[in-house]
Amino acid sequence: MEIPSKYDPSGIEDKWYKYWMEQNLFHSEPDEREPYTIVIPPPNVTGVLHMGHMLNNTIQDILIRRARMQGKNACWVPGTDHASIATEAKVVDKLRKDGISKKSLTRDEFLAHAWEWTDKHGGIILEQLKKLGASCDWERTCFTMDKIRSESVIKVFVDLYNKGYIYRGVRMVNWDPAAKTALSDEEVNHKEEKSKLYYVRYKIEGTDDEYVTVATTRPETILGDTAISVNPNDERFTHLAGKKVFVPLVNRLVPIILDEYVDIEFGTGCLKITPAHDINDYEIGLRHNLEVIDTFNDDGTLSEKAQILVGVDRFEARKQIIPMLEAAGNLVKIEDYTNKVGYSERTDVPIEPKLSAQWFLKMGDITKPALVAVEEDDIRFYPAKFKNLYRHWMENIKDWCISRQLWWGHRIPVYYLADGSFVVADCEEKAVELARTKSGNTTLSINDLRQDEDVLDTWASSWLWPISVFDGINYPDNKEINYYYPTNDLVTAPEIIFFWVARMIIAGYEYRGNLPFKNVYFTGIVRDKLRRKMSKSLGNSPDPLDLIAKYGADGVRVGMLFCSPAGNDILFDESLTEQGRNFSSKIWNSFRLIQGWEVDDTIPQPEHSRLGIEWFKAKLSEVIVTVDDHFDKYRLNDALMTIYNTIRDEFSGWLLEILKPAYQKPIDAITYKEVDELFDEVLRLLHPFMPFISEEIWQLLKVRNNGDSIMIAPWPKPHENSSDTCEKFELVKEAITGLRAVRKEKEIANKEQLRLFILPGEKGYIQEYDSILLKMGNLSELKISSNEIAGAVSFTVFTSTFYVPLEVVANPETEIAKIEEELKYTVGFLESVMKKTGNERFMKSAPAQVIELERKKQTDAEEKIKMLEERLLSFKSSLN
RNA sequence: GGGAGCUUAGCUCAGUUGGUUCAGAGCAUCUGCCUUACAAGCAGAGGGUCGAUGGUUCGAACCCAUCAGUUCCCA
Repeated sequence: MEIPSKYDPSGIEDKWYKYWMEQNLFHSEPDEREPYTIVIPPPNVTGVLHMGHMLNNTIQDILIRRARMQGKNACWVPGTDHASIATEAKVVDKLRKDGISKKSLTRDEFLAHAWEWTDKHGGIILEQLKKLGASCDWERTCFTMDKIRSESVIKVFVDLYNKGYIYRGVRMVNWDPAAKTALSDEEVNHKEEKSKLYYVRYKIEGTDDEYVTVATTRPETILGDTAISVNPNDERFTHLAGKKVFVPLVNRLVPIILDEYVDIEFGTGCLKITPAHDINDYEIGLRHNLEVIDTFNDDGTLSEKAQILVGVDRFEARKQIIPMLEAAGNLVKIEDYTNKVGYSERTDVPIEPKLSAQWFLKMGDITKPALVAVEEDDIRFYPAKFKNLYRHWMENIKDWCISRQLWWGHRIPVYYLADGSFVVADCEEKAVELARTKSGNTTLSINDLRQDEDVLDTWASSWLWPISVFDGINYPDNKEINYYYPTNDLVTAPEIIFFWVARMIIAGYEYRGNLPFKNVYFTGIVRDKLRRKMSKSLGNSPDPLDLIAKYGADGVRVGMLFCSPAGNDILFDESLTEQGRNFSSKIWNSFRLIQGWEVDDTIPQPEHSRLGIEWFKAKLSEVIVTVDDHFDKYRLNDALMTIYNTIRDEFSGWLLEILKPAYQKPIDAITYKEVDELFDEVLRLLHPFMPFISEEIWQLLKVRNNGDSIMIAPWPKPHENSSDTCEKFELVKEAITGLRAVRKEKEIANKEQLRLFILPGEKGYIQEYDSILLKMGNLSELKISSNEIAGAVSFTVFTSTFYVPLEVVANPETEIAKIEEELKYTVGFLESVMKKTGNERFMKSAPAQVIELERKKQTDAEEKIKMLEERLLSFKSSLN
């Protein structure tokens, strides 16, 4: 049959994915085998696949496919995350475009829209993962807001509350005025920006013309000032302590206080204190019992408390207040200034520090096992450098603000009574019951209770993910959780080491008394080749599906992995996927070659084929050991590179060339069978990386039964190995390379046969490989010689000399120059070795092994020098 | 300001407890080949005083110190 010379993945990839699904090969059920579990880091349900997902899921697929081939019961659980803030923002945005404002909707109406959106977009990303070849157990697909997961989250909230870990507190939070919700510190990005430093003077009470001047970047917050502070060590101002000043424009009288926090060097040395709108000011306020005046509304406009500019947005207020201050005679000067401003990761508006009532989870005792687990390598991080980061965070951990002022998410199960007290329960019935007990009023109904309006932080559901996907919160002793938990590997980005990884570990110990996963593989960030993060706004991110269409999923997978050592950012470039596609073609052509051979079972196996196969088996054993080692260390790119070189160079470049029968000649049956099996084995090694092409060729190699798949074929194990074979063969390769160099130098076509004479060195020449030399060198004659061959071109391998007599006599002078150069190098080398062996202190302190090695180097070099000198002599004598 | 990391070929990176033939790979570059599987290929080649300086050691890319550049985290 005619097989095209270029491999075309389209069609083939869909065909095999469909086949795997039909054969139910991705599905896992608990059984007696060892489990191997990965839970997917759930992508945003309304998101679309980007390059980061591609990398992350390719890695998970590689790990899970190898485990499956190793005979483990591999289970990769897919799912999505509801992503409160991001999704709600999208829904609000969409509604706005439809002319509907969120304010005009009830909670239930809004949620109906949100679910509609989710149903429409949810799952798109999972469908895209199928294109990549992801071997997820789709029957297990979970969503953080489905019934089981929601119940788990609520149950955990109630449990933690009852354990005393959850409390309600007023805290300075990072307020996002656009999303109107609190954000965690981790959701705030600090950006440096050019701004102004405004110098504003406050008149001192009881004086006519005495002022203190402060420097501020936020003059609009003056309206909330409740003190001026100076450093107690600042002699310029200490005399002012206890006096009072008038806050400009609103003329509120506030005290001058002394506090060490004030930086004497910065600005004027006087600091205005606005406890409601700055975290440091808030703490100073606590120390000095200052009044707190919140001058902002939730949407970032000025509130009634500000007295002036009420209803004006904070940035507009800043503009407007300057001329007012100037008119009032309070503005001293304005300077340019660069400072860092926090922005919301989700809505990209500047964060407003704001006092607000929130729910918190105490991060004290509950975190302790999680710190120990990583410290003592019960959970291993790859790369290990992230342990430092983790430790630092865990040791300085702050209470977790788990409430969000949103509707899309898990509503906090707190029910308030009319008197403001509350009960916590996982359902309304229980809430009523508790409320009746609490109030002593047995007639209370759900209508007398008001549920908290807020929802929980999304991470408060995803931290349970490795447990909740197996329903291990609701049913802690069920068969699935007992079998699949702890999971094996987590593959994620270092950016969410605190958001997610640390919290999953905490939850794992709290709810299972055990770690959630054994290994965490941190991927890098996918950047473009200029090191810029891939983003929509830059437009530098290719569409993964376009890439797959162009290069095949296999090509994209290896392309991404070629350049992604664990934890390092990957600098993506299409040339990488091109390399991946080219590799597909290479493999395909190896298949074409073998497939094209006609088998004749009457001919015996040639010696060179026997030797070639013997060598490749030994080589493959080494490769398998190396690849397994790379996998054990999570060095997937090294594993891939090893396989890539093995297929391209050793298998296609050497083995197939050795076995290849002469043009239009048949191949013997033994060799054919052996190479088929070796190809099969190589494909199995490749399968986790390139699932589609490996399956396609594997299925074509021989007749398979329905239901067979390389997916479930055994992962290769090393053969009986002789490293000696590999070493010897490297010398054969060197000899062949030497012959090629002679051909090139003398411009002799490959077709033209050469004669070869070999003068074995003292270590001897390995004659058993002559047949390979004959074939690969295209030799007409190969003879062992006991003396120099005058006038022949020569080269050296190890200590043997190879002579190629040519019709045109070699130029003795060039030959002499070549030998002299080699001699010079070897003599120099010997000298460096002698320097070591001649050094008494070296001989005394170096380990015996090293000394022995040096001795061996010395004798080898001496032998080589002797041989080169003899050759030189014979050439020189031929000149005369 | 505090902390952590990084600096090895043009690019991206390996380099295991210091010790094999003057440091390796992939890509890129250059040279030669349309050789009957593959030009999306094959055969070769060039390219690095391992950021700088000093120290420890018989021996340093690797250990120590200082400095420079750079990235990230925290404030």
